[in-house]
Amino acid sequence: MLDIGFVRDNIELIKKVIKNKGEDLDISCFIELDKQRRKLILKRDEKRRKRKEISKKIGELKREGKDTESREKEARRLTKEVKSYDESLSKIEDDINEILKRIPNIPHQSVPVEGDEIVIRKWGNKREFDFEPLSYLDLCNSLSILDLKRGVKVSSTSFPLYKGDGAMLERSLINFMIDTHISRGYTEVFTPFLVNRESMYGTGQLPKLEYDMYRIEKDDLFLNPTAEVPITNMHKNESILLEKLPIKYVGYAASFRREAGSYGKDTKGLIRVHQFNKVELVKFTYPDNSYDELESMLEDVEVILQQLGITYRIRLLPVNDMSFASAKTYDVEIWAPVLKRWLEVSSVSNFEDFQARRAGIKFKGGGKTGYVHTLNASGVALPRLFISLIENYETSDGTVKIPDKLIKYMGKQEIINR
RNA sequence: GGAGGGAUGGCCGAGUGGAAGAAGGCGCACGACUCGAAAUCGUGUUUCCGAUAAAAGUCGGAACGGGGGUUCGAAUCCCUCUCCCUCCGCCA
Repeated sequence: MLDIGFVRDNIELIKKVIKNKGEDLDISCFIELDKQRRKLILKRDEKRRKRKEISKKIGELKREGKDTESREKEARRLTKEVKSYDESLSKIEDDINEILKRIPNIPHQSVPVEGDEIVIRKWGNKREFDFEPLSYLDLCNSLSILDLKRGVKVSSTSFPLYKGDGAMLERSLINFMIDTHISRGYTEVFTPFLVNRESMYGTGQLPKLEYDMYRIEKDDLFLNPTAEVPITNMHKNESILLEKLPIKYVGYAASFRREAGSYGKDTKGLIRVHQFNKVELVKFTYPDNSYDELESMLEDVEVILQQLGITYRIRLLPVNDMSFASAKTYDVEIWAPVLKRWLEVSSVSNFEDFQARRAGIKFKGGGKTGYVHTLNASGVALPRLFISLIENYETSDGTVKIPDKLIKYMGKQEIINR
């Protein structure tokens, strides 16, 4: 959410951002609503001031045993007036809030508007094969490390089931990534997977994306679409002491997405699934250095891929590709040499104070208070990493070599074979 | 699921209809004392909204878990929701 005063002073800029981010929102009535709101507050507060004065007097007179009837009558009238102002006011404030919570975040000035491909960095080489490689799905089938059919049987389509060395590889990757991030200064957290409505609102998934989430209707809880939600909301409605910043968390969570409306695209295999594992990084920072923290967070993600020897590139997303709450986002994409595709495994974003204002996450200290900046990144999402890893490490005899860094996590196993 | 108790400032904790943004303590900040520190003494120490101002600030309003009600007036009375604690039940 943006500050109401900022919206008041930057209405044209905001209209432009709404258009560039492709949101469907009309804010033309905001200025008038805001004017009315402030006018009403002024009037109401004046009535309240008068009533307060009279009430105080009544108290004094009563103690002296004097008659207060005429004053009580006056105060009754004022109370009625205050009430009627309050009613109009809360109506207007509801309207204003409906608008405010649907206004997307303002992009950072370094973010380009139009969709040219802006690759800011590449690492590694695209693997070339001197044999006919198998697709990751064929290879996983022949090695019996994925059992997607049985995943469908126990749940439904696009709920993957890993088996044997596949399950262990998944678990090894999670542990490897968490350990690596811990060694780089992150504190591990393991959060609930189900989150409440307020949390979903706090990080900005609601109200826009309600239909994309799994929801437990009976308890009005949502299955987290990303660990960003539970981790960022850990500090919901808190004031964090300045000297504790930055706070850096790493956490694993299974993530759930209905992917409504994306049927027909990547429906096969692991590229787009309803449940997937993800290791998430979240930072709470002092506003002045959040962009430095964004860069270092990007490096934290890169280190994972470098250690696994996975070729990647980094794109700076233009405004029209950015999410609702983000001010600046890098996408990290890894190369899948058999699919011959770049696969997104992480979005590294600075939300500035947009989420913090929604969730009430403040800092205080040194005589100052304000909203913290929140950042997050996947470090990284598992299914696509799994794909790329299988394809990058498959051998001509139909086995998969385990990357050096993972061997200790695989019980010293160096190869996956039949 | 049933019965009872509770939620007050950074923390502890008083306060059951009027002069209370809230006693007292702790903590913290500044000052005095000191060579310096501790101890002691003094002063200060919440946030939000609106108006005004270039700004510091000044003025007004609001806030005692959330929402609603009673009343001229609510931390205090009533209703409701959430959360925490104790006991019983159920279950891993």
